Amino acid sequence: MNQIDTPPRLYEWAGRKSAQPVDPALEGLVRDIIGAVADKWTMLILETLEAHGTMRFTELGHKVGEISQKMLTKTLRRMEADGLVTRKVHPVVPPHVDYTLTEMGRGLGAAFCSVWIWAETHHDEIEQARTAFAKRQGVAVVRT
Amino acid sequence: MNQIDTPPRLYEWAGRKSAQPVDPALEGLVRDIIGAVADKWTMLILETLEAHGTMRFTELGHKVGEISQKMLTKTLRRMEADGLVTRKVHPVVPPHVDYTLTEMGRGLGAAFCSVWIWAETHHDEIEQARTAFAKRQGVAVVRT
DNA sequence: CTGGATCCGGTTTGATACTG
DNA sequence: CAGTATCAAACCGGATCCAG
Repeated sequence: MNQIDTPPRLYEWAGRKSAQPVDPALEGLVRDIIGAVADKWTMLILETLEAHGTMRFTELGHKVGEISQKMLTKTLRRMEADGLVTRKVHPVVPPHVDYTLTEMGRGLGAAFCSVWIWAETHHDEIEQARTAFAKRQGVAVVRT
Repeated sequence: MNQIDTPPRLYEWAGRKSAQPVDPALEGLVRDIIGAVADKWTMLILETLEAHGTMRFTELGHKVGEISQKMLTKTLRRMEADGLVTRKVHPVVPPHVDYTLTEMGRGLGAAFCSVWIWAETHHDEIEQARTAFAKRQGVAVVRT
Protein backbone atom coordinates (compact mmCIF):
# COMPACT_ATOMS: atom_id res chain seq x y z
CA MET A 1 0.00 0.00 0.00
CA ASN A 2 1.96 2.94 -1.15
CA GLN A 3 0.80 6.13 -2.70
CA ILE A 4 -2.66 5.01 -3.58
CA ASP A 5 -3.69 8.61 -3.56
CA THR A 6 -4.26 8.73 -7.29
CA PRO A 7 -6.96 11.34 -7.77
CA PRO A 8 -9.93 9.60 -9.33
CA ARG A 9 -11.07 12.83 -10.89
CA LEU A 10 -8.89 15.48 -12.35
CA TYR A 11 -10.86 18.43 -11.25
CA GLU A 12 -9.50 19.86 -8.10
CA TRP A 13 -12.67 20.26 -6.22
CA ALA A 14 -13.40 17.15 -4.28
CA GLY A 15 -11.73 13.83 -3.94
CA ARG A 16 -8.99 15.16 -1.76
CA LYS A 17 -8.12 12.72 0.87
CA SER A 18 -7.40 13.51 4.41
CA ALA A 19 -4.06 12.30 5.66
CA GLN A 20 -5.76 9.83 7.90
CA PRO A 21 -4.81 6.21 7.36
CA VAL A 22 -8.36 4.94 6.99
CA ASP A 23 -8.79 1.68 5.15
CA PRO A 24 -9.96 2.94 1.77
CA ALA A 25 -11.80 -0.21 0.76
CA LEU A 26 -13.91 -0.36 3.88
CA GLU A 27 -14.36 3.38 3.78
CA GLY A 28 -15.68 3.27 0.24
CA LEU A 29 -17.92 0.32 0.93
CA VAL A 30 -19.49 1.82 4.01
CA ARG A 31 -19.98 5.05 2.09
CA ASP A 32 -21.62 3.10 -0.68
CA ILE A 33 -23.91 1.33 1.74
CA ILE A 34 -24.90 4.63 3.27
CA GLY A 35 -25.56 5.95 -0.20
CA ALA A 36 -27.84 3.04 -0.95
CA VAL A 37 -29.63 3.08 2.35
CA ALA A 38 -29.91 6.79 3.10
CA ASP A 39 -32.79 7.12 0.75
CA LYS A 40 -36.25 8.45 1.32
CA TRP A 41 -38.10 5.51 -0.18
CA THR A 42 -35.86 2.95 1.44
CA MET A 43 -36.61 4.40 4.84
CA LEU A 44 -40.32 4.65 4.15
CA ILE A 45 -40.60 1.11 2.85
CA LEU A 46 -38.52 -0.21 5.69
CA GLU A 47 -40.76 1.52 8.17
CA THR A 48 -43.90 0.21 6.51
CA LEU A 49 -42.67 -3.35 6.36
CA GLU A 50 -41.54 -3.15 9.93
CA ALA A 51 -44.94 -1.94 11.03
CA HIS A 52 -47.11 -4.34 9.02
CA GLY A 53 -44.95 -7.39 8.50
CA THR A 54 -45.10 -9.34 5.27
CA MET A 55 -46.93 -7.44 2.57
CA ARG A 56 -47.82 -7.68 -1.08
CA PHE A 57 -46.59 -5.29 -3.70
CA THR A 58 -49.69 -3.21 -4.21
CA GLU A 59 -50.64 -3.15 -0.56
CA LEU A 60 -47.15 -1.99 0.27
CA GLY A 61 -47.47 0.79 -2.28
CA HIS A 62 -50.71 2.00 -0.73
CA LYS A 63 -49.36 1.92 2.78
CA VAL A 64 -46.14 3.69 1.91
CA GLY A 65 -48.10 6.51 0.40
CA GLU A 66 -47.20 8.66 -2.57
CA ILE A 67 -44.77 6.40 -4.27
CA SER A 68 -44.77 5.45 -7.92
CA GLN A 69 -44.76 1.84 -9.01
CA LYS A 70 -41.44 2.38 -10.63
CA MET A 71 -39.72 3.63 -7.51
CA LEU A 72 -41.37 0.96 -5.43
CA THR A 73 -40.11 -1.72 -7.77
CA LYS A 74 -36.68 -0.21 -8.04
CA THR A 75 -36.22 0.37 -4.35
CA LEU A 76 -37.49 -3.10 -3.49
CA ARG A 77 -35.06 -4.59 -5.99
CA ARG A 78 -32.15 -2.82 -4.44
CA MET A 79 -33.28 -3.76 -0.98
CA GLU A 80 -33.56 -7.35 -2.09
CA ALA A 81 -30.11 -7.22 -3.66
CA ASP A 82 -28.69 -5.81 -0.45
CA GLY A 83 -30.34 -8.52 1.57
CA LEU A 84 -32.81 -6.30 3.38
CA VAL A 85 -35.97 -7.98 2.10
CA THR A 86 -36.92 -11.33 0.68
CA ARG A 87 -39.18 -11.46 -2.32
CA LYS A 88 -41.44 -14.44 -2.61
CA VAL A 89 -43.39 -15.12 -5.78
CA HIS A 90 -46.39 -17.39 -5.63
CA PRO A 91 -46.98 -18.84 -9.07
CA VAL A 92 -50.70 -18.31 -9.08
CA VAL A 93 -53.14 -16.41 -11.21
CA PRO A 94 -53.52 -13.52 -10.40
CA PRO A 95 -49.89 -13.00 -9.45
CA HIS A 96 -49.05 -12.83 -5.80
CA VAL A 97 -45.71 -11.48 -4.63
CA ASP A 98 -44.94 -10.69 -1.07
CA TYR A 99 -42.09 -8.97 0.64
CA THR A 100 -40.67 -9.63 4.07
CA LEU A 101 -37.87 -7.98 5.99
CA THR A 102 -34.83 -10.11 6.63
CA GLU A 103 -33.09 -10.17 9.96
CA MET A 104 -30.63 -7.62 8.65
CA GLY A 105 -33.45 -5.48 7.34
CA ARG A 106 -35.10 -5.45 10.73
CA GLY A 107 -31.77 -4.43 12.19
CA LEU A 108 -31.60 -1.47 9.86
CA GLY A 109 -35.16 -0.59 10.71
CA ALA A 110 -34.26 -0.58 14.36
CA ALA A 111 -31.26 1.61 13.61
CA PHE A 112 -33.45 4.10 11.75
CA CYS A 113 -35.93 4.08 14.57
CA SER A 114 -34.05 6.75 16.46
CA VAL A 115 -34.19 8.97 13.38
CA TRP A 116 -37.98 8.69 13.31
CA ILE A 117 -38.10 9.54 16.96
CA TRP A 118 -35.83 12.49 16.32
CA ALA A 119 -38.10 13.69 13.51
CA GLU A 120 -41.19 13.41 15.67
CA THR A 121 -39.49 15.08 18.58
CA HIS A 122 -38.16 18.05 16.67
CA HIS A 123 -40.81 18.59 14.03
CA ASP A 124 -42.05 21.88 15.38
CA GLU A 125 -38.56 23.15 16.00
CA ILE A 126 -37.77 22.37 12.37
CA GLU A 127 -40.88 24.15 11.22
CA GLN A 128 -39.89 27.21 13.22
CA ALA A 129 -36.40 27.07 11.78
CA ARG A 130 -37.83 26.90 8.28
CA THR A 131 -40.14 29.82 8.83
CA ALA A 132 -37.36 31.88 10.36
CA PHE A 133 -35.06 31.02 7.48
CA ALA A 134 -37.68 31.91 4.91
CA LYS A 135 -38.30 35.24 6.58
CA ARG A 136 -34.58 35.89 6.87
CA GLN A 137 -34.13 35.23 3.17
CA GLY A 138 -37.07 37.35 2.14
CA VAL A 139 -38.78 35.20 -0.40
CA ALA A 140 -38.40 31.51 0.03
CA VAL A 141 -41.72 29.82 0.16
CA VAL A 142 -40.80 26.26 0.79
CA ARG A 143 -44.26 24.85 0.71
CA THR A 144 -44.59 21.32 -0.49
CA MET B 1 -61.96 24.13 -11.82
CA ASN B 2 -64.36 21.53 -10.69
CA GLN B 3 -65.11 18.15 -12.06
CA ILE B 4 -62.07 18.06 -14.27
CA ASP B 5 -60.49 15.31 -12.30
CA THR B 6 -60.57 11.90 -13.80
CA PRO B 7 -59.62 13.20 -17.21
CA PRO B 8 -59.22 9.90 -18.96
CA ARG B 9 -59.10 7.81 -15.87
CA LEU B 10 -57.73 8.81 -12.54
CA TYR B 11 -55.18 6.17 -12.06
CA GLU B 12 -55.70 4.25 -8.93
CA TRP B 13 -52.16 3.65 -7.95
CA ALA B 14 -50.88 5.78 -5.14
CA GLY B 15 -52.33 8.43 -2.95
CA ARG B 16 -54.63 6.04 -1.22
CA LYS B 17 -55.03 6.74 2.38
CA SER B 18 -55.15 4.13 4.97
CA ALA B 19 -58.29 4.16 7.05
CA GLN B 20 -56.27 4.90 10.12
CA PRO B 21 -57.08 8.13 11.91
CA VAL B 22 -53.53 9.42 11.95
CA ASP B 23 -53.17 13.16 12.18
CA PRO B 24 -52.55 13.98 8.54
CA ALA B 25 -50.72 17.22 9.19
CA LEU B 26 -48.18 15.69 11.52
CA GLU B 27 -47.93 12.63 9.34
CA GLY B 28 -47.12 14.71 6.29
CA LEU B 29 -44.68 16.88 8.14
CA VAL B 30 -42.74 13.99 9.59
CA ARG B 31 -42.69 12.36 6.19
CA ASP B 32 -41.39 15.60 4.72
CA ILE B 33 -38.68 15.81 7.33
CA ILE B 34 -37.63 12.26 6.64
CA GLY B 35 -37.56 13.08 2.96
CA ALA B 36 -35.27 16.02 3.60
CA VAL B 37 -33.02 14.27 6.05
CA ALA B 38 -32.79 10.76 4.62
CA ASP B 39 -30.36 11.91 2.02
CA LYS B 40 -26.94 10.65 1.19
CA TRP B 41 -25.23 14.03 1.26
CA THR B 42 -27.05 15.17 4.36
CA MET B 43 -25.84 12.12 6.24
CA LEU B 44 -22.30 12.45 4.95
CA ILE B 45 -22.06 16.15 5.77
CA LEU B 46 -23.61 15.58 9.16
CA GLU B 47 -21.09 12.87 9.91
CA THR B 48 -18.18 15.01 8.77
CA LEU B 49 -19.25 18.02 10.79
CA GLU B 50 -19.81 15.82 13.79
CA ALA B 51 -16.34 14.36 13.50
CA HIS B 52 -14.41 17.56 12.83
CA GLY B 53 -16.46 20.29 14.41
CA THR B 54 -16.76 23.70 12.81
CA MET B 55 -15.47 23.71 9.26
CA ARG B 56 -15.14 25.99 6.29
CA PHE B 57 -16.88 25.40 2.99
CA THR B 58 -13.99 24.07 0.95
CA GLU B 59 -12.50 22.06 3.75
CA LEU B 60 -15.88 20.48 4.33
CA GLY B 61 -16.08 19.59 0.66
CA HIS B 62 -12.71 17.88 0.79
CA LYS B 63 -13.48 15.93 3.91
CA VAL B 64 -16.87 14.80 2.71
CA GLY B 65 -15.31 13.37 -0.40
CA GLU B 66 -16.79 13.13 -3.86
CA ILE B 67 -19.33 15.88 -3.63
CA SER B 68 -19.84 18.66 -6.13
CA GLN B 69 -19.86 22.28 -5.07
CA LYS B 70 -23.44 22.54 -6.12
CA MET B 71 -24.69 19.71 -3.98
CA LEU B 72 -22.59 20.87 -1.08
CA THR B 73 -24.08 24.34 -1.33
CA LYS B 74 -27.57 23.07 -1.83
CA THR B 75 -27.47 20.53 0.94
CA LEU B 76 -25.92 22.98 3.36
CA ARG B 77 -28.61 25.51 2.52
CA ARG B 78 -31.34 23.06 3.27
CA MET B 79 -29.66 21.95 6.44
CA GLU B 80 -29.39 25.57 7.46
CA ALA B 81 -33.05 26.16 6.66
CA ASP B 82 -34.01 23.15 8.73
CA GLY B 83 -31.93 24.37 11.63
CA LEU B 84 -29.31 21.64 11.50
CA VAL B 85 -26.32 23.88 10.89
CA THR B 86 -25.47 27.51 11.43
CA ARG B 87 -23.70 29.41 8.71
CA LYS B 88 -21.37 32.15 9.82
CA VAL B 89 -19.91 34.58 7.31
CA HIS B 90 -16.81 36.54 8.27
CA PRO B 91 -16.63 39.73 6.20
CA VAL B 92 -12.97 39.49 5.30
CA VAL B 93 -11.18 39.76 2.03
CA PRO B 94 -10.70 36.19 1.20
CA PRO B 95 -14.22 35.16 2.16
CA HIS B 96 -14.47 33.00 5.21
CA VAL B 97 -17.64 31.05 5.89
CA ASP B 98 -17.88 28.33 8.44
CA TYR B 99 -20.49 25.81 9.29
CA THR B 100 -21.31 24.39 12.67
CA LEU B 101 -23.84 21.82 13.78
CA THR B 102 -26.62 23.12 15.94
CA GLU B 103 -27.81 21.28 18.99
CA MET B 104 -30.57 19.76 16.90
CA GLY B 105 -28.08 18.81 14.21
CA ARG B 106 -25.93 16.99 16.72
CA GLY B 107 -29.05 15.20 17.90
CA LEU B 108 -29.73 13.99 14.38
CA GLY B 109 -26.12 12.94 14.04
CA ALA B 110 -26.47 10.89 17.18
CA ALA B 111 -29.65 9.34 15.81
CA PHE B 112 -27.86 8.38 12.61
CA CYS B 113 -25.00 6.94 14.56
CA SER B 114 -26.67 3.58 14.92
CA VAL B 115 -27.13 3.45 11.16
CA TRP B 116 -23.39 3.91 10.68
CA ILE B 117 -22.73 1.18 13.17
CA TRP B 118 -25.21 -1.03 11.37
CA ALA B 119 -23.45 -0.38 8.06
CA GLU B 120 -20.06 -1.18 9.51
CA THR B 121 -21.36 -4.26 11.24
CA HIS B 122 -23.10 -5.75 8.23
CA HIS B 123 -20.94 -4.60 5.34
CA ASP B 124 -19.62 -8.03 4.47
CA GLU B 125 -23.02 -9.60 4.81
CA ILE B 126 -24.34 -6.99 2.40
CA GLU B 127 -21.55 -7.69 -0.02
CA GLN B 128 -22.35 -11.36 0.07
CA ALA B 129 -26.02 -10.64 -0.49
CA ARG B 130 -25.15 -8.47 -3.46
CA THR B 131 -22.93 -11.09 -4.99
CA ALA B 132 -25.51 -13.79 -4.48
CA PHE B 133 -28.21 -11.61 -5.99
CA ALA B 134 -26.07 -10.71 -8.98
CA LYS B 135 -25.31 -14.35 -9.60
CA ARG B 136 -28.95 -15.30 -9.17
CA GLN B 137 -30.15 -12.66 -11.61
CA GLY B 138 -27.21 -12.10 -13.89
CA VAL B 139 -27.25 -15.42 -15.63
CA ALA B 140 -30.92 -15.70 -16.27
CA VAL B 141 -31.83 -12.32 -17.63
CA VAL B 142 -29.59 -11.90 -20.60
CA ARG B 143 -31.75 -10.73 -23.40
CA THR B 144 -30.83 -9.72 -26.93
C1' DC C 1 -56.31 -8.79 -12.34
C1' DT C 2 -51.27 -8.19 -10.25
C1' DG C 3 -46.52 -7.18 -10.85
C1' DG C 4 -43.43 -4.79 -13.43
C1' DA C 5 -41.03 -3.24 -17.84
C1' DT C 6 -40.88 0.54 -21.05
C1' DC C 7 -41.30 5.13 -23.16
C1' DC C 8 -41.77 10.20 -22.53
C1' DG C 9 -41.48 14.72 -20.22
C1' DG C 10 -40.01 17.37 -16.24
C1' DT C 11 -36.83 17.78 -12.45
C1' DT C 12 -32.42 17.03 -10.19
C1' DT C 13 -27.56 16.32 -10.34
C1' DG C 14 -22.87 16.72 -12.13
C1' DA C 15 -18.91 19.12 -14.25
C1' DT C 16 -16.95 23.50 -15.88
C1' DA C 17 -16.52 28.24 -16.20
C1' DC C 18 -16.95 32.56 -14.15
C1' DT C 19 -17.38 36.28 -10.27
C1' DG C 20 -16.99 39.22 -5.89
C1' DC D 1 -12.42 31.26 -0.87
C1' DA D 2 -17.06 30.60 -1.50
C1' DG D 3 -20.03 30.46 -4.06
C1' DT D 4 -23.25 31.35 -8.77
C1' DA D 5 -24.26 30.33 -14.07
C1' DT D 6 -24.79 27.12 -17.40
C1' DC D 7 -25.39 23.10 -20.12
C1' DA D 8 -25.40 17.96 -20.43
C1' DA D 9 -26.55 13.71 -18.24
C1' DA D 10 -28.92 10.95 -15.07
C1' DC D 11 -32.96 10.30 -12.55
C1' DC D 12 -37.96 10.31 -11.18
C1' DG D 13 -42.89 10.22 -11.89
C1' DG D 14 -46.72 9.02 -14.76
C1' DA D 15 -48.94 6.45 -18.32
C1' DT D 16 -49.07 2.64 -21.23
C1' DC D 17 -48.21 -1.94 -22.33
C1' DC D 18 -47.14 -6.83 -21.40
C1' DA D 19 -46.82 -11.48 -19.14
C1' DG D 20 -48.75 -14.98 -16.30
